[in-house]
Amino acid sequence: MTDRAATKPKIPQDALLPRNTRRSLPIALLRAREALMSHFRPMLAEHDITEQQWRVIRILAEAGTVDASDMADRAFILAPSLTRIIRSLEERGIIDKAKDDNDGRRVLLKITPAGLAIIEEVAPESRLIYDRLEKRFGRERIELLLDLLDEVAAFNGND
Amino acid sequence: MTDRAATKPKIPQDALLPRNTRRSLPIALLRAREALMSHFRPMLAEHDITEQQWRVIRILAEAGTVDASDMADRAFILAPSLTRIIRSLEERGIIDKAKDDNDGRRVLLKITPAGLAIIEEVAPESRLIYDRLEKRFGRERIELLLDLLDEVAAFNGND
DNA sequence: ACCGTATCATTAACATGTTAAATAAATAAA
DNA sequence: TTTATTTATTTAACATGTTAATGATACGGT
Repeated sequence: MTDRAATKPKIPQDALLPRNTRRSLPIALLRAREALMSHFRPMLAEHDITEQQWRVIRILAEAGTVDASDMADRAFILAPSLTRIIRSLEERGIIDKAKDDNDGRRVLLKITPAGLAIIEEVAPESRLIYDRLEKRFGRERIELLLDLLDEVAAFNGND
Repeated sequence: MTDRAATKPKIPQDALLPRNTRRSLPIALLRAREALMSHFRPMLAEHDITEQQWRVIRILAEAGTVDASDMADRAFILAPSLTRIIRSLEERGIIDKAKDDNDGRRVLLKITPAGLAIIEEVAPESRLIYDRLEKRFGRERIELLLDLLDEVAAFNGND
């Protein structure tokens, strides 16, 4: 791009190096994700909600009462992060937290009316962005991408 | 999966909600990425290298001297994160840092022999994992996936 | 009932993500 | 040349990612 391009590769472009960064799957996944989230984040920021917090309250709106482990699975958030997110959302009155009577270890989560209000404000705009994406790529290509991603997600390395 | 499934959805499954979490593109991208990185992280951890640090030294091995802005673009790391990573890698003698004589604002990065040593130890194992992935999915499907991801990365939401 | 073990949630410690603001150097404009 | 504006990097502040350790509860076998 610019004339300050890199100089003097330290290693010949041979088999020793990992594949070129430009076609690196992990980085490509990052870039694609960021391209999407850059559209959603500003909209969530207006409600002082992070992307992860949005995932949590959205799942609660979808599913009703969910315990923390279940939430961690669905929202793909690690337990320590979820602990902090739950604390923050509860302090702000966006979700309710209660101990499971049948299993004292579990924490049950539920969205509050205030949380629902956020959902109702954000969801239409969110849907608009997805619709634009779908119109641009076509439903089938998105489904194809989702299928490929699911396959990669199932990759466990044991040939 | 379990019998502690969620109960009492708070919102009817209608048009108000965003699309179901199970087919959410951002989360699918996260899951796929994590499935890959879970194989690489332990291997990097043995050298006390994070995934992002690996990206930095790998790019330096590929390209020689690179300035910080260029690195941020290539490794897809935000400037503030890169500042911390550079500091850490330099303190550990894995990279060298120097001011650009032609532009006092720029920071030039270069890998050290110690850094190259890490590359040489990690690269073969890294390549092995990629080869397994390629054997599992086939080169064409991976290329297809990369192409789709590039397209999503180019999505700007306008029109 | 007791013990050992497994599971769930939290805490701790450190690295990175994210946005905004500050600093410093280069560049354009007056 | 002096000023104003851009550009590159850093700092700050807070949220999350990541791994390991801890505390608490549940559960199995004895």
